[in-house]
Amino acid sequence: MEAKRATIKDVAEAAGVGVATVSRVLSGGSASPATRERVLAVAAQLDYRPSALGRNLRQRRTGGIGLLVPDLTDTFFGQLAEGVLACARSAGEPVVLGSTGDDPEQEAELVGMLLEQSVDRVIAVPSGGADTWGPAARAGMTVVFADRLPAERPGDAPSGPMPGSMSGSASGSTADLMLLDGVPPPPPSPPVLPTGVPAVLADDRAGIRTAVRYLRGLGHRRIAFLGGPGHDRRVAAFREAIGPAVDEDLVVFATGSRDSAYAAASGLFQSRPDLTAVLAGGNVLGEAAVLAARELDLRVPRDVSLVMYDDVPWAELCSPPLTVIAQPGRDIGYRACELVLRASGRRPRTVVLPTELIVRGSCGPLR
Amino acid sequence: MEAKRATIKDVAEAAGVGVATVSRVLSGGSASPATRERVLAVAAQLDYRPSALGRNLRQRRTGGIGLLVPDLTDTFFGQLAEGVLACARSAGEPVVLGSTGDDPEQEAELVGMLLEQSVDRVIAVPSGGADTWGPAARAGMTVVFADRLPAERPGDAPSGPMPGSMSGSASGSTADLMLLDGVPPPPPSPPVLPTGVPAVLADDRAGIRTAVRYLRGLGHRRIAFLGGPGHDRRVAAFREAIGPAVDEDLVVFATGSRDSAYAAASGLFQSRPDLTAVLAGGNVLGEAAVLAARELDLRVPRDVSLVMYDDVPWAELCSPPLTVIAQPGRDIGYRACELVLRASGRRPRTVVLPTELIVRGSCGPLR
DNA sequence: CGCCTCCATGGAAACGATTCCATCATGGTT
DNA sequence: AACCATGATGGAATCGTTTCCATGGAGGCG
Repeated sequence: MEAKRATIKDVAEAAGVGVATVSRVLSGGSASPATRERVLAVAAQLDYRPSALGRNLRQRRTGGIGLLVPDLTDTFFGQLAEGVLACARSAGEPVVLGSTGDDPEQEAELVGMLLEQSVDRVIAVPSGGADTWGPAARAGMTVVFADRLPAERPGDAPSGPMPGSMSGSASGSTADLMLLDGVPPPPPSPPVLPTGVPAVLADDRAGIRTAVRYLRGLGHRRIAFLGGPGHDRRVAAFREAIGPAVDEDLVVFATGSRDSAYAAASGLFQSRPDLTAVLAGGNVLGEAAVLAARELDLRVPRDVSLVMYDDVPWAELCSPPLTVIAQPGRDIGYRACELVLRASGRRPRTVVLPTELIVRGSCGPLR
Repeated sequence: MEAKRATIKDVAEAAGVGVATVSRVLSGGSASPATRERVLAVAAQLDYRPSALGRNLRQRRTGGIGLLVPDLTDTFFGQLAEGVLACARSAGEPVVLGSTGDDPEQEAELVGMLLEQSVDRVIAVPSGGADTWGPAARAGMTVVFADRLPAERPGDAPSGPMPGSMSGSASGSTADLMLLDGVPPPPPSPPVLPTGVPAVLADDRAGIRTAVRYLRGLGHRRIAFLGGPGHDRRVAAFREAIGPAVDEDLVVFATGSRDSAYAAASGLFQSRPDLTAVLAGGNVLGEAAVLAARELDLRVPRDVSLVMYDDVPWAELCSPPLTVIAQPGRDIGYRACELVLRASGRRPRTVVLPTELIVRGSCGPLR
C-alpha cells in the first residue's frame, strides 16, 4: 500500500538507460530525442519526483528560503508573509517559517535551525541585533531584511526602552542616526538609507512626516508617539518631524504583546491628559489606543485624534474609521523575496517602498 | 571569509576518531567518557552542526512538517499558524509553509512540493477534496486536518455552491451527513465526529447552535447565514439549528476574497431587507457584513443583529463591539501539530475543541 | 581511407550523515 | 591459563541525486 517513492534508479532501470541519462533528461541536458521521450514517459508513468534531499545534498545548495517574522497574528506580518509566499511559489522554492515573538533569543535559535536545514537564504523582520545577524552572514547566509533593520550595536534590542518606560536616549539610537544620514535637518524624501544592507523597507520617514504635518495642520501640538519593538526608525522619524522640542513624556514604548500595548496606551492617556493626538507605530498599538481611549471615555476624534501606522482591513470598521499610514505589506514581502532570490550577482541594494496617508475619520481639528 | 560549515568528517579528524564515533557521541550512543568529552569539545570549537540534509537522506525521514493554510492575512489562520509553530519549535521541527488561497489546484501543487521536499507530515486547512488528499495519503503522508475537513466527493470543492448563488442541496453534503453521524435529529453536544480522520476541529455545531438559540431568544426569526469556503460544517450546523424550515435565500456563500465577501453581504442585505439577524461564518465575512451594513445605513444592532464566527482582536474595536463565537485558533494549531508529531503509533483520533459565545454589543432584541 | 571531432551514454564519485558489522582490548569466569 | 562476554571503535555501505570522465559510435574532412 505504502508505495515508496520511485527513485531515479527505478526510472533508469525501467527505461533501460543509466541514471546519468535520466538526470540529464530531467534537468534539460542533452539527450537524443528517442531516449528523452522514453525516459519522460517512464518517469511520468512511475510518478517519479526527484528528491530535493538528494539534489540539495549533492549540490550543497539549500532547498528553500527562510522567513522569520515576529508574530503571524499581526495582520501586517501576515500580509508580508503572503507576499513572500507568492514570490517563492512562482520561483518554486519552499518557504521555512519561523515566528520569533520579537525575542532575539528565539530568533537566534531559529537562525540556527535554518542553518541546520541548509537554508541559506533568509528573509527576516529582525528582532535581534548584530550578534544574531553577524554570525548568520558569516555562516554564508544571504539575508534580506524586511520592514526593519537590525539594531546596530551588538546586544541592543531594537525596541530600545522597555515597556511603559518613557522615552530613551534623547537623540535616537546609533542606527537611527545612521539612517538619517547624519544631516540633522535633512532634505525632503526620498530618505537616504544605509547602503550595503539588503533590505526592503517602507518609507517610514515620509509617512510619519506626512502624518505629523497633517496633525499639525489640524492644530495639534501635543502629539504623542506610541511605539513597539522594531519601531526605532519610526520614532526617529517622529522626532525629526516634531522638531527639536520633543516632549519626551509623549514618546512611549510597549513590547510586542497586546497587553503591553494596552498598558502603554492607557498609561499615556492617563499621565498626559493634555495630549490631543496620538500616532500609533503599528496596528497592534493602534488597536490598543482605540481600546484605551474608549475605556477612558475619550472620544475619537473629538477628544483625541488618532493616526495608526499600518493599514489593516479592520481600520475601516472602527467608528470612526481610522486614519492610517498605509504601507504595502504584501509588496514588501514580495520584493524581499525577489531580492533574496536573485542575490547571486552583486549584493542587492536596499529598496524603499512608498507609504500613503489614508485620511478617514479618526482625526479632527483641535478644539 | 565564507567559512563553509564543518562536516562530521572534520570533527572526526580533529578529534582523532572515526566518523562513526562522532555520530554516536552526538546522537547519544555509547562511547567512553574520554572520547565523548573530546569529541564534544572539538565539535563545539568547530561550531559543528550536523546537516539535516545528510541525516534525512540517510534515514529516509523527512525534515520538518508542512503547514497549508488558505490565507495568512486572515487572523484566524495566523493564530492557527502560531500554534503550530509553537509546538513545532518545542519539538525542534522546522515548518514549511504554504498558502493555498482556498484554491484546490494550488493546494495540490503545494502538496507536490512538500512531497518533493520529503516532508511527509502535514497539517492542512484543506481546500481541495479527496482527489488531493487521497493521493497525498497514498504517498505515505501523515496528514492532520485543522479547522475543516476535506470534501468527501472527489472533485468537490468543500465550499459547495459558488459565490452569490443561493444555497445548495437541501440537506448538506455527504461529508456533513457523515459528520452528523447519520442521525437526523441528533442528540446534543458533543457531536459525533468521523473517526479515523485525524483532525482538530472547533465544535462548530455547538457554537452555531448556541448562537442561533441566542438570536432566537432575542426574538429573531429571519436569520441569515453568510458562509465562505470551508464553512460546510457551519452551514450544516446552521441548518440543523434553524430546523426544517430553512429559508434558502438566507443562506449565502462567498469565496475567500474580501471583495466577494462584501458582495455577498451587500447582496444579502439588499435582496432580503426583512432579515433581522446575520450569522457570519468567519471573520472576513463578519468584516464584510459590518461594512455592508454601514454602507446601506443599517444600524447594528438596531436594524440588524450580527454574530460573527471567530473572535479576533478587532471584534472588540467595532462599535458596537461584535458578539462572536470564539474558537481557539492557536490551540487548534498546537493540537494538530501534536497529533501529527506523535502519529507514529496507532492513528490519532479526531479532536474537537470547544467554542464559546462571547456576547458583546452587536445583537439586540427584535424591534 | 584514416583521423579527428562531436555527441549520446553509462559508470562512478561525491555530498554528509547514520548504522551495520567486524575488530580489538579488557576483564571476569571456569 | 584459556576462553568468553562486553564494550569501545573505525571502516564501509547506504540514502538519491548531480556531475565528471571515459567510452563508443557516427560522421565530416583532409
